Amino acid sequence: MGLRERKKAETRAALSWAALRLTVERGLDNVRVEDIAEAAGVSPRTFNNYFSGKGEAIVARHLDRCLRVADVLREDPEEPLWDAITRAVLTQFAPDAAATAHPVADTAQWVTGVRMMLAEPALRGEMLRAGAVAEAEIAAAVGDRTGTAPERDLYPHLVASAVMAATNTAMAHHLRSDPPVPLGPLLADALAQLTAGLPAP
Amino acid sequence: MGLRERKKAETRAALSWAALRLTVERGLDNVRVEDIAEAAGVSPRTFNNYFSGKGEAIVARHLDRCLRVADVLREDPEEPLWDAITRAVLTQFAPDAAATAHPVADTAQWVTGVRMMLAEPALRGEMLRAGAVAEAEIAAAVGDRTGTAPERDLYPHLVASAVMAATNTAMAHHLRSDPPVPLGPLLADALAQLTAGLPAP
DNA sequence: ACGCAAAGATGCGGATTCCGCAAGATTGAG
DNA sequence: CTCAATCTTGCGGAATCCGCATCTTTGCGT
Repeated sequence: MGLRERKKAETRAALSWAALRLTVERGLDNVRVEDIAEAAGVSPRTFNNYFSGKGEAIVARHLDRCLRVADVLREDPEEPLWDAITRAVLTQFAPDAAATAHPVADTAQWVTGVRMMLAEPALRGEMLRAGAVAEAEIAAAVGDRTGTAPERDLYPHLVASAVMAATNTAMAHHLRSDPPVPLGPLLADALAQLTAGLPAP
Repeated sequence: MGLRERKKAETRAALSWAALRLTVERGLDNVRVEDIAEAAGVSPRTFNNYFSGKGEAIVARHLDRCLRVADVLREDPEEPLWDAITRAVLTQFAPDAAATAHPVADTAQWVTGVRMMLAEPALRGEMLRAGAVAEAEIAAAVGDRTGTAPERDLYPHLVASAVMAATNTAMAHHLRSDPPVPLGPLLADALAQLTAGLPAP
């Protein structure tokens, strides 16, 4: 990767991280595009060369994680489908390696801010939209594994959307819970129930 | 219901229908709030008293249908959970009673327009957000039936999000297919596979 | 090492959207 | 019949998003 692409990736990362941090700190309505651009060290106009709006910038990291799930699903075609799915999801969402790169001073305050952020309807929509984009990739990967065609068969899309639904539900429960329930077991539990057919308890 | 509430409901319906029709006909970017308001016979400012934006108006009917699924789920607590769910979803989405109220001249062109509309990322997000709003209601209804608490248990949210995922997937497949596959069987199939645990084919 | 073509960053201006506020009109209850 | 609550509307401002023109930076061939 040349200097050009690296700088572009850095700018994108700086913008999305700044957007996320400022939104968690102040709330969506108290962050202007101008603020995000300033925090990332670029002009406001440049922000719109990378993202169409605040929302897209904020969920960019979530989108990346979801897309990497599809990548992991393409790695070992021999592994049973749901084993691979569980492994892929846990890898991307459980330890949250991304958070390690941006340590947060006050964890409690951060969690509160994230809750506020996801209470915003616009952000929820943006988040789900990102999941839908990734869903197409996941469906393609599932199609490759199972010999089904996403254009013709319902199965791969159904699996992909169910996986994203389970992931979203587990994350929502993680954020709702107090004291917080670890995300990893929640994700594993949700996917296990899904493969068991969601029988009435 | 008094005159006041009826007129309000009528204005809301007129606005959402106008928003949907104009968007399907011209594409999202070629419809301004002003146009929608004019088609509904109110001032542009009034539009914003009902909806926060074009997207919310357009998906208002979808949201209503999803919310009615939750209502149906509260009707007969004796029926097995998944039977009730399947019945509720098919009732609201299969025959599309809402479309009967607004007959479309050129069906083929309408379908094309709807495809274009849902290709718009912003609309996809809005649609999913509406589904998420309804999800809370559905989760509550499932919680009542199964004796689980949405605040404490993963199960009701998991079922609700899985149902919405299956519904969305079936609708997407219906719109993708050519010649069109009837929506009813697709919905039934998707929900059946979900209860079967999505085994690899 | 040099210079050129491609790609990105920036500033400006316009169109649009969304919301708060205040005034006028309509409805429903007493 | 009267009045308070509610709804509608116009105005104005803040913010967003995008096209266009210009300037700077990067990558590559010579």
